[in-house]
Amino acid sequence: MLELAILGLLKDQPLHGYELKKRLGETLGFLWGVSYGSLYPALRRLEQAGAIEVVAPGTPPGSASSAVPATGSLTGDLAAARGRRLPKASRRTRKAYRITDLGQELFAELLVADHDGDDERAFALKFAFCRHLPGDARIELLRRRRADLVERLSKARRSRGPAGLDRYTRSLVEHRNQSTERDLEWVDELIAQEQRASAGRVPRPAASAPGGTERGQLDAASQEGATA
Amino acid sequence: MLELAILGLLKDQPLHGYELKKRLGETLGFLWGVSYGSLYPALRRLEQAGAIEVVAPGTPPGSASSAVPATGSLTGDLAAARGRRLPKASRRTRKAYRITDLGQELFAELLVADHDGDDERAFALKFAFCRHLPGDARIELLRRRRADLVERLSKARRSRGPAGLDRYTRSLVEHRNQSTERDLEWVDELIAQEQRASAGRVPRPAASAPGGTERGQLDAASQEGATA
DNA sequence: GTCATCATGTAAGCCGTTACATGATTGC
DNA sequence: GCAATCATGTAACGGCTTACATGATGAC
Repeated sequence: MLELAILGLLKDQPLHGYELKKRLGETLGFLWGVSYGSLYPALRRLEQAGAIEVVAPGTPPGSASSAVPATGSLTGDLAAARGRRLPKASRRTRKAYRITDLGQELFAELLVADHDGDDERAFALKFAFCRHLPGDARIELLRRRRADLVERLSKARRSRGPAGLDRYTRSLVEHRNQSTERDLEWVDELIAQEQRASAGRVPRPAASAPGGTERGQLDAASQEGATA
Repeated sequence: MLELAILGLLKDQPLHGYELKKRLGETLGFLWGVSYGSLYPALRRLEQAGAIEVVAPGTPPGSASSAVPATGSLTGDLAAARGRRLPKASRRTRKAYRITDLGQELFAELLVADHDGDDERAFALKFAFCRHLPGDARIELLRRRRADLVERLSKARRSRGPAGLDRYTRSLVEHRNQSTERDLEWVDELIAQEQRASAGRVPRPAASAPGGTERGQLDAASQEGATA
């Protein structure tokens, strides 16, 4: 998931680690606080995988993809990247990373991957980047989220009535269920928007009613996309 | 945090690991799914720390009414058989744990501890057990939660206006802020309730003085009210 | 006697953290 | 030259998960 966030930010512009951390804390901060101890290793992994590459400090913006070979040898890469400018032969200068074509692919994969664990954050993160997704994938993402919410609600409803819980726990459960219902309404609204947008683009008359929220009943949607 | 959950459940009645896991998944399931790989080590730690102890299969000293509840429906038979027969004293027989006095203390500490990380879950868990807390500590817990929520809101408000974010992220942020506001309302309502309750009560200390009953008492009751 | 379920545990590993160590740049 | 900040990294550790291994019990 950290990978996804990094790639998503690098998609807009090259950044070095320090800056990346700041943005993760600011722009995406409501989702996430990352520490260097996980950020830098992640960058390293991504670089080694060829998903990102170091952009040399002096490189003119026009210079095309993948000049840096990324051998994995830190000093070697660095020396190459530093090229001509270099203040002093050290590895403590900033290294800006740029996403590669391969990284773009990886990003796209991660964005639609199943990511079962940790619903909440995973969804939020994907949704925050879903402008990079084609319309139907966006709807699919939302529908999966919807299914999760419906599932959660019905499980909560099923599992036990107000009896058997003290009033604090009961209040907690109720509040949580209300929250989930609101999330559901929100998601339904988003789905409706996406469908309108997609209907506007494609002159095919959509079969589904644009009404969206049926309010109250969780009848699990008329349209089930592929579960996988 | 797992410790807290375990102690909280054991406070009501002795349970063995397997059953404990089921309850963590059911009663507290909306907060938490634990796996054996973390549950058993945790039990071990707690035992070693003296916070819990094994209820001997054949000898419940001090009566300790109704020990292990059935997983199936055959507790009586099982218990009898176990008492009579004791197959091998193997380590694969079920071991029920009971909370000790020291465990009670630990529980109380954990319940008010700061637990900075992971707001959401920590609060929910504490709140779910807060019937064990004296009224003022309950209010204090709620107030801390309130402060966190207010802080989160103001940070969100401060950090950046709708500009600079694409519409998906913007929608996410807005939705999240609304959620937080609702949480805040809920907490405020709870605080008000607690204050009314505390005002209604005579400022007499709670009845659970440690003097009389030694270890082994389950503080029972615990389930108030019924259908809301 | 064997199968499903109950029950306890261990091992490996992932994903992230904190704390630490170090170097480079900038402003005064 | 010196401090504050920028910037990169490593080491140790923590908590939790999955997958695995094992044993006990009751039903049929």
